[in-house]
Amino acid sequence: MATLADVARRAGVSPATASRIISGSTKLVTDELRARVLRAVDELQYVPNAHAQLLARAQRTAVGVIVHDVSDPYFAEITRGLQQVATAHGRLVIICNSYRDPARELEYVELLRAQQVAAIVLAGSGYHDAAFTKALKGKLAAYTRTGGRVSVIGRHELPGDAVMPANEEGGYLAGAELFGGGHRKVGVIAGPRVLTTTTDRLAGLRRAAREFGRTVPARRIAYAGFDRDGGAEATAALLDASPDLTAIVALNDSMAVGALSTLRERGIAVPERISLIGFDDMPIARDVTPALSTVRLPLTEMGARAMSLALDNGGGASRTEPVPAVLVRRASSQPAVSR
Amino acid sequence: MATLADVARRAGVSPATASRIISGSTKLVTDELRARVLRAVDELQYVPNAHAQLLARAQRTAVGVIVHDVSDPYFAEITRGLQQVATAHGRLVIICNSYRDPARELEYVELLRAQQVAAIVLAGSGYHDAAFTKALKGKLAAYTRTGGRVSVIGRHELPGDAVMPANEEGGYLAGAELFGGGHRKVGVIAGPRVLTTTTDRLAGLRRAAREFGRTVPARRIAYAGFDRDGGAEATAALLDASPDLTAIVALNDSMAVGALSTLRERGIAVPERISLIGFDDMPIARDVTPALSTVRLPLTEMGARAMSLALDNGGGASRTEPVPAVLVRRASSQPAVSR
DNA sequence: CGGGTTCAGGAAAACGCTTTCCTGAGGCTA
DNA sequence: TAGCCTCAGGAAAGCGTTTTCCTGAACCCG
Repeated sequence: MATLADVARRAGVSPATASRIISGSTKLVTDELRARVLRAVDELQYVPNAHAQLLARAQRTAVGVIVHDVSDPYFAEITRGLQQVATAHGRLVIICNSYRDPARELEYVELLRAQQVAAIVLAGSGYHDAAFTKALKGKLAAYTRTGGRVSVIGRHELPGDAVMPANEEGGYLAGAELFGGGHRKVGVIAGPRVLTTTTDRLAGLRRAAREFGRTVPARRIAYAGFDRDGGAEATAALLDASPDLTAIVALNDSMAVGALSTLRERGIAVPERISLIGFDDMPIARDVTPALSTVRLPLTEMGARAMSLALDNGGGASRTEPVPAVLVRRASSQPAVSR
Repeated sequence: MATLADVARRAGVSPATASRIISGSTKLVTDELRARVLRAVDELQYVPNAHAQLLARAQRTAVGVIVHDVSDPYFAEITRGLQQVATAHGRLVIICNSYRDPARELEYVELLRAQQVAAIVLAGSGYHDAAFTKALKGKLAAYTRTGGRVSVIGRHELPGDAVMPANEEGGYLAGAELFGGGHRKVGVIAGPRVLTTTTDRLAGLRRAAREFGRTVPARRIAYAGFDRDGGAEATAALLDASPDLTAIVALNDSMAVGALSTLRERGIAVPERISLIGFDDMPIARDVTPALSTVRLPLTEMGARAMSLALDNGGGASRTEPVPAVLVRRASSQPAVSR
């Protein structure tokens, strides 16, 4: 690997001069020398060692992102937003997949800190796990104390800047749509209960139920993995336990897609026999049949805003940006038919 | 930010000893000192500076991945495979999105080289662009010359290890299914023609046509973006130009999903009036209605194999691992009805 | 009890770069 | 022409680790 010293030697200048030319310092250098150095760079195919640079100029440039799983469309959309603003600011982003494992999440914070990232954005849901939350808080605090910036998406328990999707309100919207449309027996297919996203959305749903004089009994809630297969599985369980359901709320669109497949398999017409409402409005939602009614969250924008928060240090005050949820009516839901 | 020296001072030992304890060298150290150092680490919340470590031990550990766009399910699946084996080997992976911009791809190779990555995996399609290919080859060569490893997915033009999806063969399979099923007027919605993936798949399709005494005239090929919206748009164009089509091949599933939406919009029954076959078999394929017939490529496995190739240096010989394509018949295609 | 082994621990060089500080040449003013 | 400035370029000190090499103490054996 060619080093700066090699380039300097070849160009017949000092490393100092070579460095100045290559990384564009403000210091003036003759065109003559500049040309010689540039030629040497080209001939040696020299690329500066980023780690050495980082060490020398104590200036952090990369940013870290911790998500549950980039290949999940929900995070893919958020990540796109994150990337957009990061590259617009000339920042490299390091993406870490925790695969919903709190321990791994902790490890990644450490790793990103070691990488000297300028900021860490936590894009995954929080966990109901006091010990973990405390550990995470500790690590994050140690990081911010040394000038690191932190922003989170939808985790109320952490200090620092936050983008807060209206999960509770979104759950309420879905519930109001269904209960308000005359549905009485509404099932829920939910992600893991340790996730705050799950419980927040569920809470909104319950509020809606209350408002319409209904309830969401535990037997009509099926918990499973927050993905397509989890949705399929949970729907099957729900249907077996309560065959008289007239509507189902899926706590995210991936699960809703799984639900759709189970319903289709069992020959249950959607929305005629059962209405279905999802959550997130990921791109697939409009392409399944029937097109999925869902609670829309502007995922890409959420990512973009989280990164913006992370990049410009807002002067110390910890900011929270609420992100509204809106109900999108498509073909998979309808008011209850009176029977 | 606490440094090793801080830890050493606090523990009352030399930096050398602290280093040995913290990064687990083979050298023996008394339990007494070990305890003191570990305590200091804990109290100071010390995390070693990864860049300094990298500089000191000339050992590369991270690997770089360049894809078109992680949020595209095709790449999301591949990336998942890449990640799996990378983390299994204890490697950090740096993901770079080129957004199908060759210039950016070149930049990223440079950046990854600067990051001293142990290997670079190019997961995106190649481009028909001699100047670019030459520049890329040059940069990659400079990288391998210094011990870097390179592996690519489906780019025949580059040296080094490669995972080769059977794009041509896949195109052939789709074509054979349709032409062999009696379809005569088959349209194609294709990605950008500068992508080798597009031309390879198209070539296979043409071979199938030839074999069945048919052709794929230029007017029945619509080029557009390699995503859902591109598919919708291309389908509209195709339908306008050749209303008598009985089948459409989409050169990837995203485009197929877009095609489905245009067809639905126009009230054209699939597969009764028009058969549709996609390519890739991404997860959505089975969840759209009608479920998408497609040419399956084992995306996750392709990613895993590309990373395996990149990580174990195969002793110099450049290896190529072919990946077969298989046709998956679902509800969106059927033989031509004789009219 | 002397000389040779072990072995725990430290001093210091090295990794590849940036940047401060210094030098010496040239140009300017008086 | 002396004295001062300006300015291009180089020397060298870091940046935070790891690791080689060295030191000196403790131990063993004959």
